[in-house]
Amino acid sequence: MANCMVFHTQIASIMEMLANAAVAEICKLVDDDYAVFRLEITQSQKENRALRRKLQLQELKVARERVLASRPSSVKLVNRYRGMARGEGNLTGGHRSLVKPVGHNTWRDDQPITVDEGNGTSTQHVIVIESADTEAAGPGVKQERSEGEEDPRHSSDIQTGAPHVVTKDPTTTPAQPRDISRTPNAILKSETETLTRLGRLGCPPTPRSEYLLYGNPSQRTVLSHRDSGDALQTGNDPTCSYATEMIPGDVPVGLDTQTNPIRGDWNQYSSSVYSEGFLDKKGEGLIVDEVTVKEEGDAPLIWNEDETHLRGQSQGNTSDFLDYRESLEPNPNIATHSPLHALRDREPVSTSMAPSDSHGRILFDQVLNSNDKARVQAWEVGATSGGSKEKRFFCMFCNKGFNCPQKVEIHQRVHIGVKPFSCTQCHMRFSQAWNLKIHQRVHTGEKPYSCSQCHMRFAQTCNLKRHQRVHTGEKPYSCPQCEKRFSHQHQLKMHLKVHTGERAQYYPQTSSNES
DNA sequence: CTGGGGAAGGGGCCC
DNA sequence: AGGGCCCCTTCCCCA
Repeated sequence: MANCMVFHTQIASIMEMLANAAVAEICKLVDDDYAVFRLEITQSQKENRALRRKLQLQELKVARERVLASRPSSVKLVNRYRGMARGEGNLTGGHRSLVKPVGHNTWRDDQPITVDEGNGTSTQHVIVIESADTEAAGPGVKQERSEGEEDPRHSSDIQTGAPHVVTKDPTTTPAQPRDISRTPNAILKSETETLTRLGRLGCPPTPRSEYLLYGNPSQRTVLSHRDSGDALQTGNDPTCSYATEMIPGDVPVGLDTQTNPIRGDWNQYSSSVYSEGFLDKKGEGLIVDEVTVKEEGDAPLIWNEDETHLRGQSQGNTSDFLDYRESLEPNPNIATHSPLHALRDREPVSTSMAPSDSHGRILFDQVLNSNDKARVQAWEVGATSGGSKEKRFFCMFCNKGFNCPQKVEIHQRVHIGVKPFSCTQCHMRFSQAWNLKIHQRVHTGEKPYSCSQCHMRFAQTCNLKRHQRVHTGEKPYSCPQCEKRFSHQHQLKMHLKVHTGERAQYYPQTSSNES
């Protein structure tokens, strides 16, 4: 009997153990399944989130495209219009203005227009922004300001995507914290870093130069001189327009400067100097001799010639400015300067648009007259040696050499965008008098160059020369891939696309093909 | 695609 | 020294 009891007890314990084991097994299975289930749920949720995000992006994209479609197709960055026109600015008005000649409806519909007839009675100023950032900001990027309203920080704020508070009255605008003297290196390093990103400046910052390049270079549309010019000339009106005053290279570089409301346009003017145009020159740096940069209320800053030579070779501590990557963030409070900037500080002169070519001339004179002619002299290298053809004078912007300072002056119009010579018939403007003279043949019909073998006449000698290949059969442009020859360089360029299968590739072809 | 003209930009040379 | 002119390059447009 006792044995039976023990047996039962053992059986019971065994059963209990088995039951426990079974429960444990079941729990384990449930746990495992639950874990798998949870994992699946989590993954599904993640996928849902990703899809939702994707959907939102798509919607955003569609919305943006709608906005773009509803807007004029080529809203231009305001920088684009900071060419000559900025010179018309009323210095005391503190506004920038673009000039549209009366009776010349040559602006495209989408062009930002500000009418300033040169009498200082500008009525409105249009700022049009185009950038990925601003587009992302949604519609309403076109902003108009009436006279006196323009906040000089406006463009920079917009460009940087930073929230902008419109200050109605520039005179009541709180003073900007611009203690330059405390952070010149930071400024410069920002600038240099940006330039370096652009791949056009292979040298570290100069300690005291103060122009600032900001914005996202990747968003910039780099146009060649020709590009911009053409773009501006393909407006509704095929005739000439003030659009040609735009600085060729002055495109979306994002250069901008801190503007004192009192000074208005000059900063924009100076910004144009440091535009893609000059930066694009073979990676050459710029040379700036000593320029006193005077900020109102601030201690004067000096551009020291010894410290501001920027050349193609790295001259300084690269890591030094790389440390300031963070400072690349656009800082609207940073005052920026350029030689021109400095000049305007020294000699603020009204540059209201005059019916003649005066405004460009005035501007340019402002740039080069005061001390700049002397400055050009200052760049003279080896002044006492060498013949007259030796290039002893160098462009302050691209370091290109010339044999006399006047050539430097003329050349620098390329960078500055000054076109002092205007056509009386169509208001086209030119940087060189001869170009104007050639242009005016369009109006006069003068074609002084006639072909000796046919009746054709030409306004430009080079066109005659090119035409004469028709008679001579000369085809100086040969395809390197198929021996085909062309009389027109453009023909070769187009032909090369046949080989590459590309439609838009550009193959620069120089006259080296000419034999 | 090819051929060709119109026109502007800009550097160099000469007087 | 400065202006006028030449020349080259480039882009655009059209047939």
